[in-house]
Amino acid sequence: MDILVDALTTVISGLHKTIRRSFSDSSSFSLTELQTIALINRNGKILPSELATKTKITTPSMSQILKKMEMRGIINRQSCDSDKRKVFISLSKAGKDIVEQARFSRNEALKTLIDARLNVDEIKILEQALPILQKLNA
Amino acid sequence: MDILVDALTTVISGLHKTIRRSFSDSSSFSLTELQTIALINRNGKILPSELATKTKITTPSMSQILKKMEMRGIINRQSCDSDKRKVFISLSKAGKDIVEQARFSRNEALKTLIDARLNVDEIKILEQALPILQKLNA
DNA sequence: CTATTTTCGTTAGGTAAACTAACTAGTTTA
DNA sequence: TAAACTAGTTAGTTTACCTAACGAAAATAG
Repeated sequence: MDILVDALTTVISGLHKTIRRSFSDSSSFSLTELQTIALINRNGKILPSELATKTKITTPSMSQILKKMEMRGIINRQSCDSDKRKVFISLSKAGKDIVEQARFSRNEALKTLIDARLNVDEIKILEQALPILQKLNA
Repeated sequence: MDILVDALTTVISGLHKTIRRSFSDSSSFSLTELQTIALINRNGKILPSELATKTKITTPSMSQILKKMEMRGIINRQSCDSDKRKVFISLSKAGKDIVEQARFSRNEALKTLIDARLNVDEIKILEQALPILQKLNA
């Protein structure tokens, strides 16, 4: 069990470095930023605090990300009528374009690694393990 | 396949944040630093360049980490006789103490998560997936 | 054998992605 | 209706890396 935890930690740390590097090389968005865009897209509209929780960063950090995205014209803000403190975030046209484009360009690094190093059976095991990892990450 | 890659990316990113946070709260060493200590411990003596490769950072970054560790009295340097450019890194007494102590304190966060959220079967699947993830991370 | 290139490690300086502390404004509770 | 809480933001800081440039040692080429 300790061995599992240690090895999992190493693997997560290493893969994270690989993925982060390939993102900053190719995409002008960080991993968290692309996840934010994906979450907004999936939800239609969503609050900054929810985005922060789901991406596991603080609200001030999310605030910065949204500020940058607003300046780039990727998102729209719409303040809530029933509670004026709340701000609904949604994607602009430009933001939706990024989602479409990201569908192809996103995460080539990991995809290439999987293609190059894993066989069909191994990918199957990975698919089985995925919901378990998601449970840990929830 | 794209879904697998995307979901895996999200999971790795999220778990990485969780793990990193719990490390910086409890340990005064970063994840990479603790991995470095573990690698030195496992190898007895090892070169900075090897440590950089295995932790997936650049040699200058590793140089900084080793400098900090030397100042803290955690490692010893011993220059190689047959090749004077090389420097063997090994753990001092204080470094070995950290390894012992880390064996218990290390990564409580992930261990707790696994205990709380996964059953025996799920842990088994995770154990099967581990060598595959290691293959990706190699 | 000398001159060039390569390798190992380091230093200096810079940057991205996060953080904390402190604030404003709106909402709920006592 | 005053106090406490919540949502979001701003300002400033920290962390964990990076690149560029370098010195010293070793390997290779002419």
